Amino acid sequence: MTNTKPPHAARAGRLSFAVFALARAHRATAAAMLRALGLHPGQELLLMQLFERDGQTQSELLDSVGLDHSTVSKSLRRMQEAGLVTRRPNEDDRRVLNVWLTDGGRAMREPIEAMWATLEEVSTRDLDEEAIASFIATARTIERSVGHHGRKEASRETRGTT
Amino acid sequence: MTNTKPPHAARAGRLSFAVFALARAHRATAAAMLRALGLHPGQELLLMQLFERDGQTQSELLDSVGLDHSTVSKSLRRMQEAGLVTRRPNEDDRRVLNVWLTDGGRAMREPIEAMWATLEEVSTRDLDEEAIASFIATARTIERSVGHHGRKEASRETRGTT
DNA sequence: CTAACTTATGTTGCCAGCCACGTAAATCTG
DNA sequence: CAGATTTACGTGGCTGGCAACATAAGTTAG
Repeated sequence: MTNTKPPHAARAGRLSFAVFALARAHRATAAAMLRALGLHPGQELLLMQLFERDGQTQSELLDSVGLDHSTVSKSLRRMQEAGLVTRRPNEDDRRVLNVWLTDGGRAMREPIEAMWATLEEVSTRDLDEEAIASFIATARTIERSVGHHGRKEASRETRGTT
Repeated sequence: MTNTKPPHAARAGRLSFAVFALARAHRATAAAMLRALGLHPGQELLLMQLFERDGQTQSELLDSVGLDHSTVSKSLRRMQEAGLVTRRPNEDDRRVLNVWLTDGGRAMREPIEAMWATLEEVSTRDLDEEAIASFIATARTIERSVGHHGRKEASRETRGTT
């Protein structure tokens, strides 16, 4: 039941604490669902990016997913070993690796989408449409506020401009 | 913000995707702030619990924090090696370990509280009080919905349609 | 009092994630 | 064209985190 109670120091950080607690609970549920599919958390995001557009480079993938390149690199290696994807060096630019889905990877599309649907249904079980929209909007605002906080990067977003 | 764009499969899971993205951004910012204090993510939560009440057992701590016991065990060992806490077996029940703050651990109180204040200020920079309260309330609702979903503990209600 | 749980912790193994360092290849400069 | 810089990845090292196995110490059942 995870009796997570905010400590005194967190009372001045109610929102941050709520974000932590929510993230942990949500992540745990997603992880449990993914395990039933034989996937590890994060892998489904990479696969979904490839469902969207197959053959992306690792750089494009990590830009979409927002993770460190080393994380993506290692994760893709394991996914390759698991027979979900293959990686082939690009012919024009021999630094880049294009990532392609295998049949096994493509076969995960339905299960993953079903899993997301279930996760969303569970998450929004006690919310109405207005609460959902409001929550998402606020979440994006926080994400932006926090992201613009003087960080080393601000690198990859310069090309997005939302 | 990182250029994270929701893939097709996530459009049916807008809220879940928003939770992921927010968690990642928020966590990254917190991690950067903690690094400046020489702490690793999660350690500050354990310390705050001890600020609240020193000498708690590991079981009490992991119940408060909601993590796996092995995670807490390893984390506390590292914190002990870092001179933040000490652990002594309880005399009444020799299975349990009571965790006590060292002077070094107590000295982290001010920096940690200042860090939380800064994190909260950055996070809520573009929100008014009403938006904050609404967001936190919804976050707790989602957490509860997701937590009650068939997990190992509690919840024998099994999926009712889900 | 012995045997069968239950509880509190430790340990190992595996994956996610980040940082720091290293390397090959493409591009920019003088 | 040669050297500096940037880009795209890989690897090693460390921590957080969970699952699974192991163990010692209380607690309960017969």
